[in-house]
Amino acid sequence: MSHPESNQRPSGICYLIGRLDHALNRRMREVLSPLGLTVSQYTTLSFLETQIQISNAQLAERALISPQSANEIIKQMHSRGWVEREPDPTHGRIVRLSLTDNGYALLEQAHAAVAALETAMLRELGKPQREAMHTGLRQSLHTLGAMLIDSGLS
Amino acid sequence: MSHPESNQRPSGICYLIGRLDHALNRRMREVLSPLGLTVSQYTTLSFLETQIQISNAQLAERALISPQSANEIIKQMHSRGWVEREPDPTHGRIVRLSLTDNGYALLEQAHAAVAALETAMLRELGKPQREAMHTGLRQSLHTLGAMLIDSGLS
DNA sequence: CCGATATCAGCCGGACTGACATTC
DNA sequence: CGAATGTCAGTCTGGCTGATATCG
Repeated sequence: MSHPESNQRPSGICYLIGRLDHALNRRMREVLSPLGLTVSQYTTLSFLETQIQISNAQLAERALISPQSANEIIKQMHSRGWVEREPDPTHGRIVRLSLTDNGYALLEQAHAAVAALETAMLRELGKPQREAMHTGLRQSLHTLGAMLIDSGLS
Repeated sequence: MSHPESNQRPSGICYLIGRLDHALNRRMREVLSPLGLTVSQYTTLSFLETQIQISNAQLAERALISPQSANEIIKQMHSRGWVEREPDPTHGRIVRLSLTDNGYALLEQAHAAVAALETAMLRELGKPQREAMHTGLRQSLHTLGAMLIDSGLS
């Protein structure tokens, strides 16, 4: 065993990400539920904020979920008046998604709540450390996304 | 808006962790399922590897899940012969958990598979960046764990 | 009686696959 | 026809709460 760590044992980053996400999800549920939001709804709203006029199929593909799952979440949020669904003018089947004014307002509140949680979570870390973490997370997500496509997402 | 970021918007770390965990879970399912392991089983086995002779109640508390959920996973893995359940000699109710030889062997294989995945995921990052990320994740998890206790885990 | 433990039972959110109609 | 899209239906995993029995 000349280098057992690189050959046998994970250094623990995968494990840590899973555990941190688990703990973080609990806290996010706590701060989002007073707003009537679930974590997956918040995630989807955040997605719609940046990807404007997206279709359900595109949403599903980019969020790495099935179209049916995406549709389920969109249905909920449409019935609550947070998401607007407009038929594409050039294609009768496609439905373009966007946030309503209520949706934007709610998302602003949610961002504030999550920002407070994030500040508390990162309280012990200095600015360079936060930036290093941010970079590492983004890069890992990017690499993993490319791997998923390689392995036949179709 | 003198400092909109710190007051309104999350910097995106919470969001990134959620998205990365989602993508990572998919890949872990892919590499663990050939071994007959689910992600939650792998997580629990990893836990039992370090916390020796733990009880189900202790496992649940430290893994931040309910005793019933922990018991469910342990039942599965006991029936597969990966986990041993021995009554505590000094207390008739408590059941001490440990890995069987088969459990250890399986976990070694799983560690190897996850280590390969981790290496691929971190391929673009230099060693100092990986270490910074590791440190940041551990520190965040620690801070968040303390917050959960504060907010009344009881 | 009470606190901690284990465990049976039922539940639910959020993902999945399959089937199908519609549009171009 | 065939590819892409949306959507109804059924299902499963993995967590949850409630209720109950047992031990000390």
